[in-house]
Amino acid sequence: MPELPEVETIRRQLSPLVVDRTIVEAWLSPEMPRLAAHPPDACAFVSRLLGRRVLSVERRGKFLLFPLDDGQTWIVHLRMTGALVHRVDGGPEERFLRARFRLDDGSWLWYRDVRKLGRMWVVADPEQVVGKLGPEPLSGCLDAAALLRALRGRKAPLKALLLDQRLVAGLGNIYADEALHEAGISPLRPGGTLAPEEAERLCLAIRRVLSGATRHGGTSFWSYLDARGERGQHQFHVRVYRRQGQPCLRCGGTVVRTRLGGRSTHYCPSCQV
DNA sequence: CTTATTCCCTGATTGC
DNA sequence: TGCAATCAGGGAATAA
Repeated sequence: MPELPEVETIRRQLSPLVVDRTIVEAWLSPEMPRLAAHPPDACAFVSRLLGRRVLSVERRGKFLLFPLDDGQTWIVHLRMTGALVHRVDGGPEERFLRARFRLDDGSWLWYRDVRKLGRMWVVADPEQVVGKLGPEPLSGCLDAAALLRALRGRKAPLKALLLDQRLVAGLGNIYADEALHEAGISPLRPGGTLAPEEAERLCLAIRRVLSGATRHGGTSFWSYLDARGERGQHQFHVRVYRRQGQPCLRCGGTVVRTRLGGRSTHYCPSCQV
């Protein structure tokens, strides 16, 4: 579902389409009262957006940020099934449409979300939403020394820690498994047992996996669609995720699937130590 | 502080 | 064929 590569793909596609555009119409579905996280009232939320011009499209972890011309920032998190699709025409309302925004060139941003878990904010200071996120893996901010420091003394399984956005921003279930496989480290390892050399390998693996997936436009095993409404291609390039029972692509061992903190976890017990 | 668990959500899939 | 249980997982909230 949308993790860093998916959100980055959407950001790149939306940028030329919405920068310098003004939001002239906004509608939030009453079927999804929790979409507006702040301000929580849909009318107040809409009125903060109307008439505002979008200055740029940014990303922090899995959050999309739209700085506005009055100093506020519109922030979107797609969570599990959210999709933000740019359309030239309005078109008829459809079943899972949860919000719709019209721009001053007549085009639209459609927000679809089957499971209604996504959230949006309009805030004066984006730090109140994204302030606790860890380093950005693709901006050179993620370094092994800092990761090692953050992991010191931690007993939770490494996989669970990688999903904590305060440690590293942007990893979700798919890419946490992929990065640990790429690094040759077991997802079950207590975080604090990582050696400096392993932390270095893990940082490198995280960057490689996330940038590779971004080049493929993200992963569409299920519902993920990019800003053009199209599927990504990285599901054809994953190396462990959902490959349980199949041979490991590095050592030939058998990939195993287990359950870790309620999340499915895939790894190769013979080369991930 | 840390770690583990539950809940939010609903369509698709699986099991009997 | 039908219906119930399970699965998918990002992140907030809660419990211990």
